[in-house]
Amino acid sequence: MPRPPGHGPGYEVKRQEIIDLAADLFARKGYAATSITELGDAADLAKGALYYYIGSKENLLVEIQSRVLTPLLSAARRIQALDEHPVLKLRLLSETLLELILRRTDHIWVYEHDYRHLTGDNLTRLLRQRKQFEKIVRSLLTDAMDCGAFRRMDPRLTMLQFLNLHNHTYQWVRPSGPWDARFLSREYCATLFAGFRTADYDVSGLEDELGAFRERYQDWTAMVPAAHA
Amino acid sequence: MPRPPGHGPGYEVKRQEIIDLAADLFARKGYAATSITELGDAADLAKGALYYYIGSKENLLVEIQSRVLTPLLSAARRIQALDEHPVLKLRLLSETLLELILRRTDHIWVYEHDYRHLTGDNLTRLLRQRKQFEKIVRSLLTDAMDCGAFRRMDPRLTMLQFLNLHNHTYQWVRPSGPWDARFLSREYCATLFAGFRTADYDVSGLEDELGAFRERYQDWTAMVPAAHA
Amino acid sequence: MPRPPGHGPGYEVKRQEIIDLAADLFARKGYAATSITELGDAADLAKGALYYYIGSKENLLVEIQSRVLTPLLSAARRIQALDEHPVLKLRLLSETLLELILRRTDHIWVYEHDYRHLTGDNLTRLLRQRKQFEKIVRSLLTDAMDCGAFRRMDPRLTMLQFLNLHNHTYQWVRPSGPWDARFLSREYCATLFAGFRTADYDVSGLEDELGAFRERYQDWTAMVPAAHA
Amino acid sequence: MPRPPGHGPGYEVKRQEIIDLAADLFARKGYAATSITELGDAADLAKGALYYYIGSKENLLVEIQSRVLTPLLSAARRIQALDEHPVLKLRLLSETLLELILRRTDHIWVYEHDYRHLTGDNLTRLLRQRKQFEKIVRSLLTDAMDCGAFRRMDPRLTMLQFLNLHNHTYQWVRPSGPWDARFLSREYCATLFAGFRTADYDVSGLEDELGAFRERYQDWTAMVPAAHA
DNA sequence: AATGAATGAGCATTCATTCAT
DNA sequence: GATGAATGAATGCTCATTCAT
Repeated sequence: MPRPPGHGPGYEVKRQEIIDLAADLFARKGYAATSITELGDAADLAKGALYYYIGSKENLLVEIQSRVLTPLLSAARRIQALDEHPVLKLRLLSETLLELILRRTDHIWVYEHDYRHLTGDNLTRLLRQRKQFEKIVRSLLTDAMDCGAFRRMDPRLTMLQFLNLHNHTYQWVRPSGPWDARFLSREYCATLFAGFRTADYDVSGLEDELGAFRERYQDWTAMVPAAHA
Repeated sequence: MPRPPGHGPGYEVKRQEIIDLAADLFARKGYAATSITELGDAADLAKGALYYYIGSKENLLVEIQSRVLTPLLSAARRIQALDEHPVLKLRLLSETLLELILRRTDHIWVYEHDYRHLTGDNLTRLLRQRKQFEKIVRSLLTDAMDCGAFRRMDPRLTMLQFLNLHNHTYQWVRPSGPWDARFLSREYCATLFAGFRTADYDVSGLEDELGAFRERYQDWTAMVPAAHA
Repeated sequence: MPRPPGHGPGYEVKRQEIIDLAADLFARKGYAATSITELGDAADLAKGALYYYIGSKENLLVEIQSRVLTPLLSAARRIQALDEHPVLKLRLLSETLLELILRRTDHIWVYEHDYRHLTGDNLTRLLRQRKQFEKIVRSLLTDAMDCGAFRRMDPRLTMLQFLNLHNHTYQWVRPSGPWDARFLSREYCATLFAGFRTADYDVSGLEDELGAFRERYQDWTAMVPAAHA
Repeated sequence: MPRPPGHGPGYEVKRQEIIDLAADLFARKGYAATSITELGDAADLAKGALYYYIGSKENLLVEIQSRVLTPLLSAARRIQALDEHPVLKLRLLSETLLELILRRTDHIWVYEHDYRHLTGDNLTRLLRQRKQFEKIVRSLLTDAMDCGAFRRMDPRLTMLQFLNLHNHTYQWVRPSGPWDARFLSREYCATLFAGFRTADYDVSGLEDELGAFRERYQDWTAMVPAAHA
């Protein structure tokens, strides 16, 4: 979404590269402690040229947040719209979320830490989108309660447990580590769903159902890759 | 641990008050984005006087980290040393951890976000202490596996699940909110232990055992209150 | 009017000296084209120390405008309150205005040129005060019409002629030049009042009346010298 | 006076349009506070293209000053060369000057405020031309004194009064306001000439003489319209 | 004729810290 | 114990200008 009019063909490409660099720096040093000069050094670009691409420092933060929330929200909506069992949908959402966390750990780091440096409308919009995502998670969990799979629990606390377990992963995960998104999702969901389920609901078939689902919808991915990624 | 020598009786008291203010500011705005001037305003102290108490900005960060890790580590060690069932000990640790998170949410916020601004020995020491805490959690979990209560799982991943679920709580919890540490601990442990347990192990008696434990050791608390708190 | 609390005894003195320097620089180069670095050089003060005194660049502009308008408005009000003939009052106001223009030519230069760089409330307040001054001039002129000394003319245009002739003086006047405020006022008023008077009103006695007034109120000055001047 | 060689037919037209835009911007925001980027936005031209037309920012200032001084000087010379009564010539010059001020208020604003940002020869040339104009005004005034119409007064101060009254008009005048150049000139000259005249000289016939002059030289205008206007 | 991209110096302002008093 | 005053480097950002295409 380029702002100033009249940019050449390479503009957007370079712009995205700069945002990549910014995400890496912000993740490692924190948004407030990263200077535009450092970013210029990393991009090998004088400050003037840098600003030609970025507009402002906060703008970079907006873009990074957007790179997290846009695919996350659209994936959540696609999953919610599926005609599948709620618990399977939660399993799909879990894996999608972990994919994002593993693939874009630096972005998640910024997303979790530095959203408070957004101001005005940028902050308002972000908080609204976060709430929307949480609402979808909560509705999937209440669906699972309504169909008898999960116990009656406080929907908000159940959602928070789900998100606590997933979101905090960014703090220690390494993409080069031993565990991938599929594995972590299976483990996390095994834990959560064992705790959430009713005595009547048998969770042991879930992974098979997931396999069958993948069979049916080959190459299904919840997350639509962003243009630049 | 006051550094400069030769201080009067009120020195340490005022020093701790300043750290309180710093924790609040750092939690709300981030360490890097909080200026010493702001802290001076909050403390109603000129900058010269402020430095008389704090030594340096990083020093404040060290103190805040220490206020989290010192009671946490000592509590974890006291729990580990108890002659009780490993699962009960995990339940006690969970509640202790959540007590700290709820009572000192601002400190936890700084602890989770800004430890990366520590430098040199301060950082090394912090990371060492964090590892020690994680090691204790891991050993309690392997104890629970060894005694047949929990399934054989990767000890590190099990610990990370335990900590993910607990630690991320600082992001949304409000001390004035509807849930206290005891309630959250019961819920979290219900979820985790249902997922971790073997088919043979019955988790339903845990809360009663906890009650009995508290009966035996009246007024037992894992966490030794810090001098200033 | 010092803003931040807790300043030493020399603070205000130095502050006023810096505003003096700023007025000189702004007058010679223009507000927008004068950099804070230049001011720091002139004041022999590092930028940090400079800001300790000035708060912001715009603040300097506010102070300079205030140094013009505060004495001007109070002088105009004191003159308006006199129980004298309106034409004599105009003659007194003329001389007072020219005294200010001659004594503080640099301030007037900034006042005339750079008020547009004020923003928000600062601008609003300035424009309000300017209007108040103009209103006093206009009322003195209509008083002179009402008592038959001046022809019936458009009050606003008459005021604008009065102010055009006086205010533009800053553009060419030199304090070291051949003419002082008293002389210029006599000349300007001779021109204006000859043009404004009715056939019946004889303007030739005015300077004698002024002498008599000065005899009566010895050491009378319309302008109360500012504390720092 | 286009500088770079080899330009197409539309070059000069567009160049003049850009100077128009610049005059408007400089008048409203001040020369130093107006950026070339803003001008580019206003002209809907990228910066490269802009520089193709303008050469440099200072060049624009030169052109604007020239647009004021060139017609003003030539008008003053044409008036001076007329075989008419000096007071009538002053009346003609007054109206011409006010016509320029009213028609090109933005240019006058820049002319009065920002000439000091000219450097080197540009500044020298401007000051020389200003002096030339002032000399013509002064000589018309001494002519009026020599023929007995005006009292003997300091020629320079008389000229400065004449110019003060006229020039300061730019500060408040609106082309859409109630007064046109002819009216303002009549009022200003009524004021000035009543103050300047000898007891023997009757100023009341001046406007009739002006009418007769206009009758004789139909469509006479002192100001030759600039090519682009 | 016109553009998009780049530069490097400069801008106003804030920073953590020091220190004589 | 505490202050007011000072520093100098760094902050995010804008500037007039250039130039290959």
